[in-house]
Amino acid sequence: MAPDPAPRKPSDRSTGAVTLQQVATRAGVSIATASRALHGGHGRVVNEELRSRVLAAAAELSYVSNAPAQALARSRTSVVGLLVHDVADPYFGAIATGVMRAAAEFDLMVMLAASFREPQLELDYLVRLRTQRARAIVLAGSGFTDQAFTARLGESLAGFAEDGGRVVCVGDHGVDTDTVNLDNRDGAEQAVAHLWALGHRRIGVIAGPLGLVTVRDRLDGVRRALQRRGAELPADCLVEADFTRAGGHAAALALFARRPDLTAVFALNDGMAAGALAALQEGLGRSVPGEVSVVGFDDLPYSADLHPSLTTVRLPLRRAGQRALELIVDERPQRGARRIVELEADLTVRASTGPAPAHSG
Amino acid sequence: MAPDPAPRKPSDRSTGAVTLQQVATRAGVSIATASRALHGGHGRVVNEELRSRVLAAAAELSYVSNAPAQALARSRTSVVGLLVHDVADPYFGAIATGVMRAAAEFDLMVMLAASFREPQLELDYLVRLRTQRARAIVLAGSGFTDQAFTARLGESLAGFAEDGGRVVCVGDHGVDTDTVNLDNRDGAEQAVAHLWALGHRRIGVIAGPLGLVTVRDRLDGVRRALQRRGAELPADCLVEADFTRAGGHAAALALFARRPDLTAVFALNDGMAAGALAALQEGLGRSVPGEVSVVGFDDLPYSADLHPSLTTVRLPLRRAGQRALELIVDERPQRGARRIVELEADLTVRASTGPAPAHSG
DNA sequence: CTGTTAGCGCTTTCAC
DNA sequence: GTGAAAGCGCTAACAG
Repeated sequence: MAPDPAPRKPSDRSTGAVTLQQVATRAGVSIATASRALHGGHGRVVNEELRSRVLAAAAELSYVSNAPAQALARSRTSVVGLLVHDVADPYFGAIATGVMRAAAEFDLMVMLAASFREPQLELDYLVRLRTQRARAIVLAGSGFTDQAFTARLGESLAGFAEDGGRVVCVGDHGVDTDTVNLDNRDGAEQAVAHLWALGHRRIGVIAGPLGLVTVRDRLDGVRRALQRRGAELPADCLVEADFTRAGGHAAALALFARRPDLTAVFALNDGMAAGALAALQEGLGRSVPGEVSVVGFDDLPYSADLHPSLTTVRLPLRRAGQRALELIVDERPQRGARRIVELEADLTVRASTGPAPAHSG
Repeated sequence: MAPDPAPRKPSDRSTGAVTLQQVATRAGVSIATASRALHGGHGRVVNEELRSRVLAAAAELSYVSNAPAQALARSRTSVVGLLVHDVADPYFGAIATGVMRAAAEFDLMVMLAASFREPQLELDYLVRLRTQRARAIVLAGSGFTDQAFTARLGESLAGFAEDGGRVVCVGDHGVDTDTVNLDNRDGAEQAVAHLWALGHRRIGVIAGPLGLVTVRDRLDGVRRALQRRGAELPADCLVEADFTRAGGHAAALALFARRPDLTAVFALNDGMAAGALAALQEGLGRSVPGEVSVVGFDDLPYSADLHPSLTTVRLPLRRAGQRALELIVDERPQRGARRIVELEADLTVRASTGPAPAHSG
């Protein structure tokens, strides 16, 4: 008899991984039936007998389906991209947790992209995510206020959407997509209102990079709260700094060098607040909250452990991540325009704020 | 003339995204040439003229390559999986940062999997990552000491490796793969040595879940350090707790209820140390380090801001993540057995430790 | 150096 | 219900 050419070598350029065809053969059915049995094709029902034979064969062979192949055939993946500034930042950690939880629930895989606060890198990752044919992208972290950047971001996102991808922003990114909004403005207002109620009239603000939408919004909240009370924010009471502990430390020093008479400091995130706390107490020898009150923003996990424990504005970050994913999965076609979920900020009062010193009138 | 059937509709079940074929047509070359021009195929060089025509066409059409299709054709993806316990945990945040940095450098995408400390979920994610045909997996976070689990983990990993995937562990997972080792044992020894040198003889230990390899190793270090000094760890000086702030808080209370005479506490991670600090100072009214010294483990970003600032053992987590990815990329075939990179722990002395109280002799 | 073509593994019409 | 077959978009032999 004629020798079989290459009897059962699956193919030359393959991984050697078990293939659906192998499962089908073993179960004695066609590959189509195997596919339907395993992934419940489109309303198609498979005879129970065949179905279990396929399942058995798959188990015996330890079949693991090939997502890239499925993606190609279906022209749709089960991957969503999560774009953050910095993975180590607890702010994103919280959002990511929410996203991961929901993703697991919906059987989605999450591809992580970290821009390290580089706008260009953010754009780069967007095309990479597009290359991966991510089904959706969650844009977390703050947007940049830069016009040119926002325009390019919008274009990139539009292209992504054209290919059928969904986009959800967590926080305002200046782009016209579904969004889970965190009320930064209101949170900041609450913080200032709290200080004001305690009698503070000379309040210093340590802002993060003014190029971030988040910072802009929080600052807006501060100004609005002040205006409502017939006050304003003097230029020398505002200092811009890195959104980090070190930034907050340096900023507090700079602030009090100019305005030693301040009775309160509002740092626009907890990291900076931690730095300010250290600068104030160790560097400047001011007691907190005796001489100076300090408020932060975000309520990170460790903020209650700072010394003194930090009064801060809590943002429902985990929930934001979760809702973002729900917006993705909820396939409601774009009847009507963008969907916006509003999430509230909440002031958490702890030990770092107290009445303004008596002589501060 | 005969009417063209479906003149330029790309196809019925496609995304509508621009295709390499379209680019090729527009550039007036074959699809093969387009592919080579764009992705520099295998040493093959393309005539400069054609090459630039292809590039131009791709740009004009805003061509974005299709990773799933490439993956199928090459039977290899550019995705690596990162498996952690908890994304929000700064411990993993640090590792993830290292991984992301290196991934960007090597043009790899990272797929994130969070087990939320559920062994079963960890196993599940492993097959999902396999389904995605991840080129490699970084197993971060602690392994479990559970034998049965470790065995199943090993099998799953073996299957993954059989299909050509690489596996790198960060920390000991009890499996036989390339590993970036963090010297938990030695770090714990350093911590105990430090306390001992300060005169502490009655040291309490707050351990995390004993089912974690990391905890086991750190505890080993404690015992070894003690033995070397002719001492041991009495059963009532050890308490197991959740690897969290709350866990540490409760554990400290329990510990001092049994052994009010302790002069030092070693919490096996910083989160628990933070809880212990609060329990000791606020709950029990003990001064730190005046009456009791406290040491933590991991040196998380905020540990210096605790009150008092925490003496702790620093682990080069970011570097660990980075090295893990380097092991993946470094294609050195498995000549020789598993590769192991050792990373050292370093004691960072801050304000939470001091001499043992005089009457404690 | 360039073009042709046979797959990669799977889904999904379309007949039966 | 089930199977045959036509792709999904791209890469990699293999010829020229």
